[in-house]
Amino acid sequence: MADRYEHHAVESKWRDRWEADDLYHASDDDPRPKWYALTMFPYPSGDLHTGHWYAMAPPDVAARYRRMRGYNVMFPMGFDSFGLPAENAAIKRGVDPAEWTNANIERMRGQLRRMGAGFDWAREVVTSSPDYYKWTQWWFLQLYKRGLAYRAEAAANWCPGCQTVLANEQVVDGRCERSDDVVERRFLTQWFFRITAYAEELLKFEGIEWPERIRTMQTNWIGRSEGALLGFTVDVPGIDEKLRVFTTRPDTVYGATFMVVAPEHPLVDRITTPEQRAAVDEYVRATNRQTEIERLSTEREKTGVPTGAYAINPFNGARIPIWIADYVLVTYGTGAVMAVPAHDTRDFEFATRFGLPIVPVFDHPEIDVTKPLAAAFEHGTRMINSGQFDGTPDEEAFSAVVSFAEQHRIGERTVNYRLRDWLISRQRYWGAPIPMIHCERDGIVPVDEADLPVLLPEGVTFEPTGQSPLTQIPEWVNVTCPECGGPARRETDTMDTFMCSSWYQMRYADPHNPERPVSREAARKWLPVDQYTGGGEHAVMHLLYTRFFWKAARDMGVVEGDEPMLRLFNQGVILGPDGNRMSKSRGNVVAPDEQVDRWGADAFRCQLMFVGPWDQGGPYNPTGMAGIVRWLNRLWSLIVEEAPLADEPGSAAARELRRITHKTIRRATEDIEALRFNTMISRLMEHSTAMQRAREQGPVDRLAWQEATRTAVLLTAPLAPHITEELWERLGLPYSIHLHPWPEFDPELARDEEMELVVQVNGRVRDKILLSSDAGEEEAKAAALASPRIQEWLEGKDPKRVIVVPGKLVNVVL
RNA sequence: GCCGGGGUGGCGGAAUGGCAGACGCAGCGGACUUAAACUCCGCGGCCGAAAGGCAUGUGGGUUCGAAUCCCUCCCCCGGUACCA
Repeated sequence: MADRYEHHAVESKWRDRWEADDLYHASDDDPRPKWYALTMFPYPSGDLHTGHWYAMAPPDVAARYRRMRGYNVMFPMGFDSFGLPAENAAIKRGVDPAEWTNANIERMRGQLRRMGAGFDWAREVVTSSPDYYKWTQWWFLQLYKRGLAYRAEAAANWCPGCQTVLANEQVVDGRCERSDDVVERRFLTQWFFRITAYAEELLKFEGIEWPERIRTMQTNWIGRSEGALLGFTVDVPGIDEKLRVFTTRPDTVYGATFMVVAPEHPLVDRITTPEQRAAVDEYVRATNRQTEIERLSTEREKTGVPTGAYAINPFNGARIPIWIADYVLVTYGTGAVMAVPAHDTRDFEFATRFGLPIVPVFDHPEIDVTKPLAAAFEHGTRMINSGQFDGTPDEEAFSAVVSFAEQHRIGERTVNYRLRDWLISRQRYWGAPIPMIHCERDGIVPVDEADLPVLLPEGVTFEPTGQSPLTQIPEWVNVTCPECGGPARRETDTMDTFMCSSWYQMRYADPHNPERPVSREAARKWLPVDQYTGGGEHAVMHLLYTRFFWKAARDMGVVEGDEPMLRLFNQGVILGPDGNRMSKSRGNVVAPDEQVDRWGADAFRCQLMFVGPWDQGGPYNPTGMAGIVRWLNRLWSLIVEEAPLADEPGSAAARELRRITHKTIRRATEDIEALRFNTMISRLMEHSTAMQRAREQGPVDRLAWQEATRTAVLLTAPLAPHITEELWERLGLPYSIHLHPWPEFDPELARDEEMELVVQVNGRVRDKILLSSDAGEEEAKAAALASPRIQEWLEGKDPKRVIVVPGKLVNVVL
């Protein structure tokens, strides 16, 4: 029986050896240049699935490549372990969230180990461990000190299923991102982070290579609009404050024929006339009853009622009615608009429905501006119906009107953002407690840094009540005020778990530091992340929050530089063999543990990368595994079985083998640099096929064969770390292949001696001729025209033109 | 509606201005074998006997030459949406 490749024995042998040797530990003292490779850490659900492998194995390949390239590579792993599932398990099965979580982590560590990834486990972080969340709380206190954390009453997204509030980013189509329950709007006092303070800077993506898609999504989410705030006088006795509106088109102010405020707007109650009271109250109630989903439907016909009150246009003194309507959102701008039906389709729709006047304020050469159709154009040539501004050209209108407004103190130029501050309070147990104390005398008082962490109490019951389960533990809630020593209560809300993941990449640099979240030296040594990888679904959540957090940390002097992750790559979604998302109910789940048992981790890793481009994702192909297994077996036999050797370095066969070896180095290197693992594997397959052919036709030149075997094993090492380590040993080479330098290619050796020249007639291939590869343009042209097949096409005539693409083709134009 | 990605053999995909279908799966034929498995070799878009013609969602354009660049439209995936 020949020496066959037994993946079980080989993989466990080397996993044990690597662990015993701490092969993948990134030392702080290593003088080589650092490379920080990070892939998003998992939530410890208790089972590692194929999606995790798809997210982690390719980054491991890239990290291993960097290590072979001479970098001191840090590739850490941890667990994002706070969050709802643990608490739901507690409610359902009565288990302790901490125990449940820790058992899951234990199991997943074992599953991750089988991947054979070069994780630096000495740097592991677990966000629900007090050593970690102590610092999450510390960050909260720093943000509070700097005015970036504050408490406010606001319309919050309330998930009735989770019995907690959610951040805007966690509401998808009016539903809870986690539970899919329809989200309600509630006015509650909550903690916020002032992410809007960094809105402008978050729009810049300088010095980072992030996918266009993510940058666009973040840009749209932040939603910067330039415009003006204008103040309209409210023509109601006793109301002195102005009705302020944000508009991107102050130049249309003369066309404002009515005002619309959101039903929730604070002025509504005070300006409503007695005659309109009943109608307004009913409309406000109806709006509250509506779900976000109904309200967001754009197909719906516009609704609204007049308040009976009027506003005065500060530009022309026009007295115009104030309406309420739910198409105006209280959360955007000032929650009120000046309606210009001639130049805004929504206002136009509303005006048409309720018979309100439509006054165009821009002339347009092709449109009869006296007709309602005028709403179809946003701009025109010059201002009309606009008093002293009549005749002002379109391009100058905006600044003319705004300058006038600023001079007369009736308005000002401004920038408005769609981005809201980040609501971080959660009325749940399994999160980091917010380290604040409410004192009757001193108000809100931060916990002393020396008293961190504020530990989660044990023995809590978890029935959802709408209040944090922490409220049930009086001995935990009741404390003395750090300021006055009097009776006080702890804040019972916990933090959004996105807070934990906003800074975890910093902690990996210095995971055991008891004094600081990360020392200055460690931050300088390791940060920022050089290559970050993970799913694109985090575009406007984690990936935005972590940028905000980093900028705040920079301003605190904790880290240096403006961005936390220099390069970002979003992998696609790996689907089941049927092309659908893997799910138990569909029965299309591919379980990594089973694949590893059957084929080995190396084969499973390679198959995941071979099915297609990594950023595209796509269906997993289990039958295709045969091709990967054949390839690995072929590589095995090429190394393990003897080849007939001879010493004839100058032979054509030797030159040919070296040529394909060096070409493979070049192409495989290009591919792995660009994270194109599918084409990289196909290059390596071609190389092993060429080697096999060379051996069969043997004898093979000893040195050329040695170069080919070593190169094949080295280039495969990042992809299939176990089998290559074994083969490296069998080649008699010193442990470990994963610390060996990446092979260099020699352009001279890779160069073809002969080339196949394609000859086209009128752009269609008619012949192929062999030519020395250093043949010049003239030579190529002459050879092409001399070809008998081309002669036939020429029919004795001269060609009109001959185009020569050096090294590629000749095109004869007739 | 708007933004981003995509549409290529039976299947996954390759080729980003120069031989369409690399590499692999499945299939067919052959060698080895008592037989099977493994392994190896060969074939493989469509029409046609061949010459040749037709083929990269649709229709047009630019070019000596287009899967690739430009325009029109259709379909699929993801995101986002009354944002004033």
